[in-house]
Amino acid sequence: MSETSEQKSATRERILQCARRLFNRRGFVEVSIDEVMAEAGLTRGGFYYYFTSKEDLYAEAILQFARNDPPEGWRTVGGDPSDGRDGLARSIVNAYLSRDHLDDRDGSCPMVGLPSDTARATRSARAAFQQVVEMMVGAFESSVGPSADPPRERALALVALCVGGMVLARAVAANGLAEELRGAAHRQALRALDR
Amino acid sequence: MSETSEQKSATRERILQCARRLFNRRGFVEVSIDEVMAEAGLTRGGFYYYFTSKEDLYAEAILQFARNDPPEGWRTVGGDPSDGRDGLARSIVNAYLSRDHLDDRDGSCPMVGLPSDTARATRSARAAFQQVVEMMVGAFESSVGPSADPPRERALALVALCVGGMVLARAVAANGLAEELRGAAHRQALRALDR
DNA sequence: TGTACATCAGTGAACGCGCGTTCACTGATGTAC
DNA sequence: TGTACATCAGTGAACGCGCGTTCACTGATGTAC
Repeated sequence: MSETSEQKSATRERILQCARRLFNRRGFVEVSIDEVMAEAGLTRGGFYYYFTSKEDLYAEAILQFARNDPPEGWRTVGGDPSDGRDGLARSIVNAYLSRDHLDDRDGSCPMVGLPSDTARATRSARAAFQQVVEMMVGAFESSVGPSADPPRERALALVALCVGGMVLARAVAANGLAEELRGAAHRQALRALDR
Repeated sequence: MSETSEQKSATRERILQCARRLFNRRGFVEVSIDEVMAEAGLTRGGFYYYFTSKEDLYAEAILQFARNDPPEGWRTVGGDPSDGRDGLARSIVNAYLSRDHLDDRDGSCPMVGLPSDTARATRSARAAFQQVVEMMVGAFESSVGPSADPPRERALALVALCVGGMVLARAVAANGLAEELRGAAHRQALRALDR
């Protein structure tokens, strides 16, 4: 890659980073292309040099999360089973259902910040979202201990519990209930790993 | 209540009904007041006779769900324990995680259709959303069987699992994965009731 | 019973505003000979 | 090494459009006497 095309792709990544932050905080529709480009230190017109449409930007922003920012442990699928795999599942749960993740509106996982936006988005945005789901499912699937239920089914339900707990905690008015939801989902997810 | 004020509140309910359907399907921002009023057979200007702002409409629309349309069993809190309470929890899970509920974009529970919209909405919208959360939690809390964990904690985690499963299933691109998520959440929620 | 007035339940035009996208243009860098 | 041209990475004005909200107005109904 030449120096300039390196710089170009760095600019693209920067735009995606800004877009992700803004989408997470305010949702797809409420963020304008102007804002995203200004945040990245550019002007409106240049946007279409990098993306074909706002919807394209949205799908790419979710893909960027899967590519660059998946939480610790999501990638170690199929790793050495002897290195404490069950501990891996626990540490994923601990990080995902942490107070920090609940409060980090800008940087959080798109499954927590943008689920209903994505349900109404283009197919390619939903495909990007699906990659994120599959990553987290895969990480659990390969790290849950033995059980009567199939690992895949347990992994899917764990992801649903983690995401559901966080999404509800974000949407509720009272901080007390939000913490209750997060805490209950957290403890019950850990218990589910013990079974 | 006089005949006319009865009619007035019927009109209000009709507007809320239409608003709920449209918000569920397309989200808060993408639905215009024009559309809501037209759907209710009225014109734009009359809106402010019933509501003070679009945000007010949103909060009231969620409240209407709690008031008029809570699923079967959500209200029977503190009912007679002898009439099959555990069966009540199971039937709530069965209905909530049904294929019908997944497909019913217009009429579904706001927790499934509007969670990230609500996380970004006004405090009163989040308070309305919270009422819906508390209703479902209350229904589970009073109907789960005995267990080592506190009923409230189990109820909170069950709601997170139910909502999370549905929200993810709605956002994902592949129908196969959507059904897998719904099915896994469904079966694991039922298993959690057995413990 | 009749009449004058007030309120109710809207109507529809107009306001200011910001959006996604297009497009002609531009200075800096890269390439050919 | 120098020069002409092409491409790259944007810029910023302009387009058409739809939105939330306000407001002066209106016909139908209700109330007072």
